[in-house]
Amino acid sequence: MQESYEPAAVERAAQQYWQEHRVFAVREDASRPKFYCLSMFPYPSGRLHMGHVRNYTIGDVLARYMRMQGHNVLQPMGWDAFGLPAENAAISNNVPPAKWTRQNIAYMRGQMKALGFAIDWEREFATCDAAYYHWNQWLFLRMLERGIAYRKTGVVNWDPVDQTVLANEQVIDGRGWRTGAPVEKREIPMYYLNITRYADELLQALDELGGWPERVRVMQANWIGRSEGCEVAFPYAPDTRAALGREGALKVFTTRVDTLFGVTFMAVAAEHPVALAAAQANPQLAAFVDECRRGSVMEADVATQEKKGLPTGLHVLHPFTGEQLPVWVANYVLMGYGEGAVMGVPAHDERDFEFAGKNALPIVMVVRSATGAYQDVLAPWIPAYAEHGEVVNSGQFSGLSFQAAVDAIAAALEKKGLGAKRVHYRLRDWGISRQRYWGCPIPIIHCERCGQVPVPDADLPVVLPEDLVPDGSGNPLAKSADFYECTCPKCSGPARRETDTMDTFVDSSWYFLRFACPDDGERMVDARVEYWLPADQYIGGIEHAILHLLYARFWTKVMRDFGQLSFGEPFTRLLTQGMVLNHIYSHQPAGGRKRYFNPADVYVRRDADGTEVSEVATAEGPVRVEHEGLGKMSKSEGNGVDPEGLVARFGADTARLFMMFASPPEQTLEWSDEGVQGASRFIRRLWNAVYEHVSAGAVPRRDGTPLTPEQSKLRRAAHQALAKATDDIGRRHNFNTAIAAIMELLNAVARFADASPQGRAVRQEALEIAVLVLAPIVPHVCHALWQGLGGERALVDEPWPKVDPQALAQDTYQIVVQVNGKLRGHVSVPADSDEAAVRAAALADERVQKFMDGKPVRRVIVVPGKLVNVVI
RNA sequence: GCCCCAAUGGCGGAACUGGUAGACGCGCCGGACUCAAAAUCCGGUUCUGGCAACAGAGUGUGGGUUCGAUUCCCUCUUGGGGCACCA
Repeated sequence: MQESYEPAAVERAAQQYWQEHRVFAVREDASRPKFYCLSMFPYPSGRLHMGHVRNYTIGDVLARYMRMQGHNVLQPMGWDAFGLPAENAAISNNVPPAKWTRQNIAYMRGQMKALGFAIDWEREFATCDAAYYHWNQWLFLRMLERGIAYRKTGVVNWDPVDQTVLANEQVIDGRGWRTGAPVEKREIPMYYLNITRYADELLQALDELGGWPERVRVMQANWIGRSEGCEVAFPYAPDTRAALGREGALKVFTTRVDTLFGVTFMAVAAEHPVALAAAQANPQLAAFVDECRRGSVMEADVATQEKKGLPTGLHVLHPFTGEQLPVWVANYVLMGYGEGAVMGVPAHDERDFEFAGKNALPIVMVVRSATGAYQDVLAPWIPAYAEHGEVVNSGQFSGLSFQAAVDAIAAALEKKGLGAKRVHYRLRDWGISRQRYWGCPIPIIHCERCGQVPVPDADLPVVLPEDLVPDGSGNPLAKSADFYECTCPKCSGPARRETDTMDTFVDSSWYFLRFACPDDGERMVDARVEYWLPADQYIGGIEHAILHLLYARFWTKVMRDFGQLSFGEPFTRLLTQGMVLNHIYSHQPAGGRKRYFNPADVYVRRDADGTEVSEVATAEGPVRVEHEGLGKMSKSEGNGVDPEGLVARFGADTARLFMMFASPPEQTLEWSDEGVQGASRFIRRLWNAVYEHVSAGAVPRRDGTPLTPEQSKLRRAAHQALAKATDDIGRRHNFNTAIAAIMELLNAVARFADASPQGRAVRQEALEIAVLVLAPIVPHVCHALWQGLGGERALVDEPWPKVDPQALAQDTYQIVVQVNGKLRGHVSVPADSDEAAVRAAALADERVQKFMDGKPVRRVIVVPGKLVNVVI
């Protein structure tokens, strides 16, 4: 063994050993329990950042730990390779997205290999491989056959200058990021997946996901947003009938049908047919509808904009009283949500209250709640107005409780044919069409004679040409005749291929299945999937808590219902990694495009008047930058930290140890490399301890003679550390405290000076435990240290060590003594003391006596094995 | 705006099930080694008062439950994530 620790050499040797022996290549094996350890695959943005290092190290620690626990472990890796950044790179560098993406993959693969992850690289693939996305297309066609996939119009952000659809990310303050032009909403035909058909199951099955964090299940449940309520139809009044030229009714969904008699107005979305009809005869309204069309489609924008409305002048009829209710157009009503119309009950809904106040609409109280006193005049809004209570002023329904009123009104509506109870979900169907080039083509051909025609299975995959370069003005596929010109599979006439591609969430909705059978050219999935899946552990960022995880669950259920899988939930246990945050700095020249700068390049200068100014040096001189706060490390905000520098200076083990020691995995982590020296120092200290120990000659085995007190103490420390670390890694996934336990153990070894044969045997045992426990976290250095300690096998083949209960045994323990809840001392009691003995020992303590100050004891609380609290 | 999460020394964090607040590490201070520095090793390090023993205060804010609250409940503040076309 080398005297001094040289990370580069140690890491090269260990990685070489793993590769030569194909240590991490796995196959199905019925003789061992399997463990599928899956980390979210990365988008190949160019470089790894510390968020990746954290994610994949967590996965690697668990994978290596489970391997030591005797499992057949699969840890695969691939690339979420389609997406917008490749197009942006293409625009700025004039490189085809395919080339840029594949270069990034090659680079990042190298970075990952340098970090020494126990990955079966033989299963690697990228979602931009035709052999993979072939099956996106194939399953899409199956969905189309069964009505899970369908076509309808949807609203998108439209940049009128570039004549292109913008992603939400490309809309900044309501304007296109490149052109600065105000964004408009535009309706276009798109393909949708009917995820709402699965809403109830996606919600119900959350209860079975006991291995998922509670917060993720809560977020998903809220997202699905099941609500029980009532559909109500308000028949058109004569003026509306005349304007629309037909009979009909305005339909709304409400969870508060008990307040139906408090309706004083109706509000519809700007795109609603009633609004459009009214606008034809009313220029002011037409202008307002037009104004609503501006701005982005993002919910956050819509929800925070000022609530505005205008009357249509048209009316509908109250289903019971027949009263004429005015119909307003409101910018807070969304066409894509529910029926695109809501009933306005200002007395019992805060938003309606605000709207009525602003527009001088009447307010009618119809509920007397327990805490909100019934008053005729409502001054400012109080939350009690929205509470349930006795229904009043509601004709035949007056006097009923909330539930009775809901039941009675719903029954009466149903009798009239003007409504019924209904379950409504907040969840909307999944629009998968993207008017973009770098994605999986949607396998559809549009024929003037035959309409929408699926590409025959035999012609799959529809291959995406890889040589196009987008220029920011729309989808290059739509300009490439080579791509879109085709013949109709039905009539053989000339036809046009669909040029929209699929949402990249489609790619990531089933990649984890394909890792089980990446080489199957005939089928999407095969029997190997049933061996490996569901994944036993999934690890990824909390930012995916809703969309990705919900889509993956949905996709799995669809495949199950198509008979391809036997299970309906893809991930048994989920660990949501907290994000690694870093400061975000940007600069936006007047009228220009915003640029982001890496915090490492930002320095702070003091202005003439002493205020701090953040600046970045550029070729054009210093540029003043704005601090936008903290955010997750990402390419788009330029705040990623590449681990490469760290690995070059300290080695991969130090980088891994530092990340794992910094905080528990689920916690958000603000980036700082302070402390990285400490991680490096610890590894070196461990190396030196092992070197010193083994260079003193052969180590005898522990003989049968009793240990000295010091020897027992070190043995106890070793097995205590082992017990703690095993629990921390295996159950709690708190690697920081496992590392701390081993640090304490190493401190104990350093203090242990016994050079007798028995002492050396005890030290050997302690060092072996330290090396084995650290092996999943810092595998390279442990690989070398294990050899140094005389390991007969390679470390990767060693089992996890076992705690010796005898080593832990103690004959006395310490009890904390409090007086009135304040710590006043400790007493040592024999391990077999009963409660009375502990109590007596505590009361006899002189410090306790002092603080009791002769006062009578009112109560004594004894917590066995821990504490005595004397209350006076 | 809505949903979810977080806040503990100078810093990262520990305290797992309501029971010793600050484990472990960083940084800093002092010492040893050295011509000197780095590295390494040893000791100290929540704040206030005190030479000390010790006492008091203290886990974002304000309140509550409890013998006892970093932990449970309510309120507010700040930061972060998500909001359906960033991934």
